[in-house]
Amino acid sequence: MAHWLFKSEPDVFSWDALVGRGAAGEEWDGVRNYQARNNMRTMQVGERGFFYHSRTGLEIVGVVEVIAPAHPDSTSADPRWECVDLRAVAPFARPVTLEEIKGVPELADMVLVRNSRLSVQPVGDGEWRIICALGGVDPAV
DNA sequence: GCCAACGTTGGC
DNA sequence: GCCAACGTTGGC
Repeated sequence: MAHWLFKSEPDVFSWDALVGRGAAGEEWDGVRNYQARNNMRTMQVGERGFFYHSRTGLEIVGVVEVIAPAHPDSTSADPRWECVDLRAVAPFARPVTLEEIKGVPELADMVLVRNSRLSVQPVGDGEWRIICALGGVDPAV
């Protein structure tokens, strides 16, 4: 199973807001970038990802699950934009900051570090395990 | 709030 | 099909 990372500005849509949606989860709408959309098209229901707070957070705060495959984005009249649905699975015991990630040599090639503008991105298996360990969650959560 | 990096758009 | 102009993202 592939792993992913989803970015959101906490002022716009935060981890707590997703937790508040419970098992119903929330549509990951608003993505208007082909690479990010293509990543969502690749996702399988049940796959896990990190939830990252951009701009005013700069840290990974929890693990999410894909609960619906890519479908048209209800916030766009343009049919080319699609999105998946997510639910919150588990919060990190301790948030893992971008600064911390940049300090780990094994994480230097993360898309998060290399291409800071891509809002939905793949995470390698090794990267997943290292960050789960830093965050204090089971990588199989 | 600034601005560098990046993606998209549209005139030619 | 090139590339200048423009818009957006997100770290700082």
